[in-house]
Amino acid sequence: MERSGAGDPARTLDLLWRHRAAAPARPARGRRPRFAVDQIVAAAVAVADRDGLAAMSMERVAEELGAGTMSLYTHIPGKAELLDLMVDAVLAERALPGPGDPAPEGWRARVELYAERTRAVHRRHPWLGQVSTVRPPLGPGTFAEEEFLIAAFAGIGLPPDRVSPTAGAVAAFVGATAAAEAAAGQAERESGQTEDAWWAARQAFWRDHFDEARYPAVAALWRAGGLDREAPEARAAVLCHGLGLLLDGIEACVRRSAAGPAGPAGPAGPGGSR
Amino acid sequence: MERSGAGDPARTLDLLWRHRAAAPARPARGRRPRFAVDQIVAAAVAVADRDGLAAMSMERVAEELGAGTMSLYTHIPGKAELLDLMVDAVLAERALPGPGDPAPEGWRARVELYAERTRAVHRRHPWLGQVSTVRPPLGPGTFAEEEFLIAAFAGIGLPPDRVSPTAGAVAAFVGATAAAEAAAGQAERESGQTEDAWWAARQAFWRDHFDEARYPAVAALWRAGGLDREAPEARAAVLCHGLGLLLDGIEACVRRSAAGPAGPAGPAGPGGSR
DNA sequence: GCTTATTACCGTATGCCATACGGGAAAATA
DNA sequence: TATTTTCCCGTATGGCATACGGTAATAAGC
Repeated sequence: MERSGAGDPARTLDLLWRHRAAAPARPARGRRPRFAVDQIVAAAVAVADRDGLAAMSMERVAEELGAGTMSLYTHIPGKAELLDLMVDAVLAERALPGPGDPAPEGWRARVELYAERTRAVHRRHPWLGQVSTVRPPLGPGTFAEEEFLIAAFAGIGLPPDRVSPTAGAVAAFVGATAAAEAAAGQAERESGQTEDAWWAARQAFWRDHFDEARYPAVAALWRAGGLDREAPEARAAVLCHGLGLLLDGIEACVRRSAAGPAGPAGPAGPGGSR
Repeated sequence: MERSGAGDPARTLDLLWRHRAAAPARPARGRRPRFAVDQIVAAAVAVADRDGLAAMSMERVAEELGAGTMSLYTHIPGKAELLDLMVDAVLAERALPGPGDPAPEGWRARVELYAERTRAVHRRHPWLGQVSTVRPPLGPGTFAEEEFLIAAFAGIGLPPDRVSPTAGAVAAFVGATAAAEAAAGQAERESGQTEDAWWAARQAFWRDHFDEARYPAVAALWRAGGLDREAPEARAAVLCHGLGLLLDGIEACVRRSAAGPAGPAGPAGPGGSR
């Protein structure tokens, strides 16, 4: 899905932080606007939640508001900017604790809070994972995440140049797995086909194409019952287990850094285990 | 981007494994086909590589082949199935070592090979990350990955029920970070704007909207020069450092499992560090 | 109350997209 | 040559983002 970049960046920033929308209490001259930016964003989110991101057209959003399509362009430069606003709005829904707010003790619990809230927001808005995270909207939702993660990893003993990559890795992992989980649920809902039914419709695969000699490890694991891929519990397991692995790795990095600040700062090199 | 699900799954599977395309050496009755499935897939990949996934329309693919748009539908059920074929084809380009092939010693080196090859394929085909991985194409490219990762993690001392989630976590992390890196490069290319230029166009953000009191950790890290987010080297660091963290976590899991097979199998619980 | 300036609303037109349908062309068989 | 089979593709339909310009509502100036 395409995102902003064409229009005036300053205009988009003002929209993201609601500069103009908050200011004029009624000093305007002309006709009164029927819609505020928040209403449009909410309508767009509602459409995307209900029918998917592909159905979120300017036409459908306007219809949701009972307005003509082109009316939206009075308030918003274009669809790309609307998407930026939607993303930042739902990211802000996580309501991550800021600097003054009460937060869990310890970085591990904080990251788990981050993962939980992010997972919930993806479940609520399954389209979120379809939007590229490069060149993200520089709004309050995005920066609440940035602040929360950086704050969680700052001052726990990580080498300073590792704080940002560590936060980035956690964000990437949690985002990807939460998006996958949410997309799977959405696929079930809008295709009316459960994961099991999807596999059942493809049982011809195992009969006609899967060669056990070519995929011995998969076949063995399948026989042992350990191959759940493409099942809801399996996706949850990837998220939970994987996050645990990542956090254990971070803990090892902290310990290594504390033991010898002069030694290697990053994760163990190759050959750590055979 | 929408994917298959409407049409006949068996037909799609036959296409993925090229059942029909390989068989008829010329026992056909009617008019000779001008195109093979591989040609169409190659043309579609070429268009997507050059102009992005959004530009990969049936019209443009047909044009690439010098054919009429509707001719494609003789060979392929629809665009969704073509996308499945494209994904599986480029995944197969990694040429991951199979059961008999020579492979690096040790699971760590194998996973690093996987990451390297996956990263390269995303760089070559930046659109790959835009395609959902739920309900993936059940073709040779997908299963080569499955086999390689499962084989890498089987028999290294992981609890059996952790093999699949571990492989899933690695695939999710590598896929997400490689996709982000590739998408960033693509964005630079097709917008003609480097990451630096993109930030420069948004310097108003720091002046008008960024409140240091609200984001103290980000401000501190930025002042310390540790905030590179949205720069090519930063994305590479997230990939490399993050993968190292994940692998260290897996190693810890293996050790824990070896020490006490009766004890907790997964990663350390909460409260491991404050 | 009337005029004018300002602002918002939105109908229409343009040029893309996927794909259903059916007519016509090419090749092998009879 | 006639028939059958297979493939090629022009046209039509309905949906998309959005440029443009007309119209309606409101406040300020008189």
